[in-house]
Amino acid sequence: MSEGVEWALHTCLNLAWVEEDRSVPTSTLAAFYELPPAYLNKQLQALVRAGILASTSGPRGGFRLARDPGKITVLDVVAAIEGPQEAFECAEILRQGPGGVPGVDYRKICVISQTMRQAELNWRRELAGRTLADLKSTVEERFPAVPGQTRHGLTNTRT
Amino acid sequence: MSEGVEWALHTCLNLAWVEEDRSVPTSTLAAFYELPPAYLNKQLQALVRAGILASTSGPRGGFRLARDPGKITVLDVVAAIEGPQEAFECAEILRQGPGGVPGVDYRKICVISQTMRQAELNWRRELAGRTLADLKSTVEERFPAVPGQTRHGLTNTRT
DNA sequence: GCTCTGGTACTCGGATAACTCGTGTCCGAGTTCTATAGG
DNA sequence: CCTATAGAACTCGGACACGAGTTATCCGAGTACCAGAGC
Repeated sequence: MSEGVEWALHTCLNLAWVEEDRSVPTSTLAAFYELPPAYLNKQLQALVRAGILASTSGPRGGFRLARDPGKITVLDVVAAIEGPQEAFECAEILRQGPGGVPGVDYRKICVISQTMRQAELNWRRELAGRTLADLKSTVEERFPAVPGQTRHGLTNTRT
Repeated sequence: MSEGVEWALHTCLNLAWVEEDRSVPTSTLAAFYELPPAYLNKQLQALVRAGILASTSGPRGGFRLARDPGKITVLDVVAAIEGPQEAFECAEILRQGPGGVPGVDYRKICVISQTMRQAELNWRRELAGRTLADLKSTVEERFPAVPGQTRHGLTNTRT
């Protein structure tokens, strides 16, 4: 899995702590974790295309969450970076086998495909059940200092 | 995820239907699904290194299951091909952040890492709960003709 | 007829290329702010 | 003093290189079988 997923998740969570109308530029977001700014920008573009973030050009521009943190799931962010296709892509090799029939959808018949699909479905279901708001409240409970530090680090117009 | 996983799973399941002492060469296994023989051989080597398959050189040689199908889980096969590392590899970018402390293991502290790890753990747990014997019996129940076809296709010394 | 031996054919195993995709970077399009000149 | 305007600075967005991992292939090492010669 791409490491951009980790960057995207942390960045979205950080954005959940700044004022809703305020945008944060890529340079600031990247400096927060010492990430390569241009590449992080590329990842954030994908989040914009997925409708998770909204972007603004020009001075005072940057990125902000496109909707309420409670309406953004972890799966949304992962799918935006990794793409919609599932990890185990069944190539239906059974079709080439002895009992292969052209008209059959082996993704639904094949027991192996079913097993892998079911496991991945549960994985997605778990990630779809966790929203940014959940992560936010959990962190605030365990590390009360983090929200203030984050907001300060992202809104301070820096050197 | 590598498509070699699909090949390995189908091949292992097929090997579960041939007599236990009989070995099947790569050429026969590859011809069964019209796969590239040399590349399939490479994947099977990984299964041998993982202790899932056993190999024999020379005439009448080939591959066979190294242990009982009930003792081989789907996760074993997946891990043998994909490697032991997990999909979401936490790079601990929090360490580079404002509140970063060198001695802390952020893989255990970070809420995002915990979430991703938990989801993936469930995924592994599900795959670890399915053995080749389970798949075998399910297929035999739904498609009674498959075992005979498979055994015949793999044990027939052909052109 | 039995046994030993050399050869042959067959199979795995690792070393070797081609290619796709993830990683990283750069410059242009668009927007806002500001300073200045004019009324 | 107020306003319009031209310039400049800042930011996103997509286009352009680089490298690692996957995909694919080939040839050598090792082994079992077989044929033939000797006893």
